[in-house]
Amino acid sequence: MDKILRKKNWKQDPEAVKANILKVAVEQFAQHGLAGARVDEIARQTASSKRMIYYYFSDKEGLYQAALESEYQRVRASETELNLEGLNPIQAMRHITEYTYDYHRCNPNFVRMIAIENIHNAAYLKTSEVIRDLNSKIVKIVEEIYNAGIEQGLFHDASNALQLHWMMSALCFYNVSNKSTFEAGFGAGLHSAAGQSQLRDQIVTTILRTVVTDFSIIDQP
Amino acid sequence: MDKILRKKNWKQDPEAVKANILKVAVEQFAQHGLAGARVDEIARQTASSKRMIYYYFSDKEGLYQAALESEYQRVRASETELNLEGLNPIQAMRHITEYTYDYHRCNPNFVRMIAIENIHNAAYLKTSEVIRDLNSKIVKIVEEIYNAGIEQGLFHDASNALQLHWMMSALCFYNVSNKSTFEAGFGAGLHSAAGQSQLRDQIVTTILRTVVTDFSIIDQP
DNA sequence: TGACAAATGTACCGACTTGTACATTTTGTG
DNA sequence: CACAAAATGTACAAGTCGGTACATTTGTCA
Repeated sequence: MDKILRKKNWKQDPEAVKANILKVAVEQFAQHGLAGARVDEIARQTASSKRMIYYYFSDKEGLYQAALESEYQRVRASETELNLEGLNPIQAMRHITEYTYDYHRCNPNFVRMIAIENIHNAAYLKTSEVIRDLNSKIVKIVEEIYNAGIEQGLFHDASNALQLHWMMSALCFYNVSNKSTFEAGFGAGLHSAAGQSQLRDQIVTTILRTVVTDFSIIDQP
Repeated sequence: MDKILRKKNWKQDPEAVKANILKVAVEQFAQHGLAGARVDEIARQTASSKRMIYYYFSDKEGLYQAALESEYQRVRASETELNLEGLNPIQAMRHITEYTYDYHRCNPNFVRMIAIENIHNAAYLKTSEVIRDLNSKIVKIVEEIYNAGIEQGLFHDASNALQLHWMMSALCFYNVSNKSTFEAGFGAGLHSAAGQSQLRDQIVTTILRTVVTDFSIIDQP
């Protein structure tokens, strides 16, 4: 309706059009994959038209790549919420783990886009430059926490920041990415509210146990 | 060529034909997903024809479902290799973790099929009965090891078999499923031979640390 | 205000893809 | 050996989907 009214005397707003297209595209690609998503359907859900998709994004692959990158931008944007001021290394490690868990859980489309991108062997991520520094930034945060913990004698140095980040990602990612098949195989218990709250604690504990020297400290908030 | 020679005076061998189709189908679906895979291409790589695909599997979705189930059958088949005789609970837990790690790593198509199935919200797995008892079987093995460990005072009872299995799967699955994007973001270090061997140990250690009462025991083979 | 560029609407095409109709061969069985 | 059922070969049809040609409108700036 909004669309129809605008057919005559419409205002130009390229940025809004692009943003609108991307939002719909992310949803559709996340839901159906690159091959499964339909350009016509994306266009239909858009406030503009298929014509504009090709105008701004060249082709389906261009749109997919842009959608993928836009999801990464969202991570970067929300990253400012992560406030580690005044936390000791153990508290900080707990906090960043919980943050990672929550972000994955609250952004299933981000998880799905990455899962889909892995099916394509990261072909589109490889050619993207936005990703690298975002990732290195996250690892750097973990690294600072980890090093501080070692200096203070709270952590031992048997691990490293990349491995820690890997493990956080693995647990938090899998929790969302494989929810459906896991439920199909083992019931919904682990993904109920109670199960998830327990799992969240379990993940934090797992990470802390990997680094900490004194295990008795872990159970404190 | 083989195919052409067989056009006259061919022998019927339904089971071999089905098996051959499924093998190709798994490869193609794992590589390109349900929507991305092409029936014509699957037929081409087959020793038989597109006609036979529809003859035995009704339609593309039927073929996909059959391919998915056939990959689960492979897990069941290879499961007999898992020999836990004469191992104490700690050794057994280590062994089943290593087995899980190795199986995922050596069967990327299995991992990919599950990742793809998750994109479809496990729609095809839900209607499949073969899966349930296979899964419950694996959890049962973990449960037996875990209970034995508790009885012998080696494990504490703060966790449970399903959570343990979940964590094993999460780490072993993610290692394979997200290899591409992780490499794209962080370099190939973790997936080099050295990195993987270290990661394998790390995963075993992580699992053991979640169950064991005496951490000093972990480092023994 | 006029002219050019940017942005958008509309209709359509050609290629690709799933699925089928029809014919033919093989195999098991009385 | 006849005959029906199972298995396979061949060609093609109907629909879908990505992409484009062409026309039109809006914005900008000299």
